[in-house]
Amino acid sequence: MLPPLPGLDKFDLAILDLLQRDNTVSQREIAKTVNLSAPAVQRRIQRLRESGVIQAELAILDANRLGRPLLLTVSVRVHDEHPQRTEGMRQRIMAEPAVQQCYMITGETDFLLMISAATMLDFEDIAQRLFGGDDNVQRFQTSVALRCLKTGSYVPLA
Amino acid sequence: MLPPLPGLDKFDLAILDLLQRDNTVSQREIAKTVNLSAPAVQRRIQRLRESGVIQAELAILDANRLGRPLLLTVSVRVHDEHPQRTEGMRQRIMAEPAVQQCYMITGETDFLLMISAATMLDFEDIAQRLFGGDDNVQRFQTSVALRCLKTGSYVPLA
DNA sequence: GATGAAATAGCTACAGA
DNA sequence: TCTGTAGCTATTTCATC
Repeated sequence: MLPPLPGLDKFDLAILDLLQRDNTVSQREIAKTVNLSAPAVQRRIQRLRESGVIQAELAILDANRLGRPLLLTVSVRVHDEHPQRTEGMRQRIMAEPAVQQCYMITGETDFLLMISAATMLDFEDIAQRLFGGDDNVQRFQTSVALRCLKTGSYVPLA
Repeated sequence: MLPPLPGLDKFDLAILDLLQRDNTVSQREIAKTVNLSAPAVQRRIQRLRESGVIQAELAILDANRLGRPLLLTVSVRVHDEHPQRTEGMRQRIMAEPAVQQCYMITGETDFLLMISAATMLDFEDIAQRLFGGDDNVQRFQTSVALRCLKTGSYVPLA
């Protein structure tokens, strides 16, 4: 049913599923859970890091508690979505720390961004920096995230 | 300029900024970087965990390498967005592992979802489970994420 | 918050399958 | 090539100041 996963066996998947939920668990505990020795787990984790299957290991913070209670979604429509014409905007997006996520998408709009902001004034500043002087931007529509029902980037591995 | 952050000083912010980039750095290294002793760092991290400022500590995986190369954005418009009428959908969304993110938003549509899928057939299955028999769903519009320029949930702390 | 001791985790070397 | 055992190193953790 699923495409084959080159080089990953059930042990790797079990380890990954644990780590993407909580990476503070010790290698010994992982070892007990997946029925391997601690060094075996350690070698597999190292391999998964080097091969890039594990992209990052980090802490998720509560923006509300850090003075950034606003989360906004911005849909951007450009005149010309060719790489050369969007290069500048892509670079500004990459360089802007308040942009948490950005996807190029199909459909009505070309870019979808999730932006963290302290206030609406703060947001207008950010939007101005990102899209202000760019004549390739046709329009952008902002929505406020009233509530976050789910967050993260969990990948189902079952 | 920024609202005050109750109970968080510059040391906490420095520690948090390190951890939200990479939580594999040792407390000793953090201590050296922020000019504290390792136990001081340890106590602060523990406090930040208990207070919920640190929401999670986990590994981010590459979905492409795990048989889930598709990421889709779904905008859902409901007839009635009152809690009682959306309760069922919210529960199905929470229970569906393929839904990575879900926000209730203002504007044209009411819900915005990011969904991870192995194939488009897989996605149709998921969408059917989420919205299939729900007569409160007016319409939902799916876009394919052609490219992910930025991911994560980094919170600017400067 | 710092210091130092005890407990724990992570890592390496080696032998066997 | 992979695993497991053993032992070492480094880190985390806790008590005390």
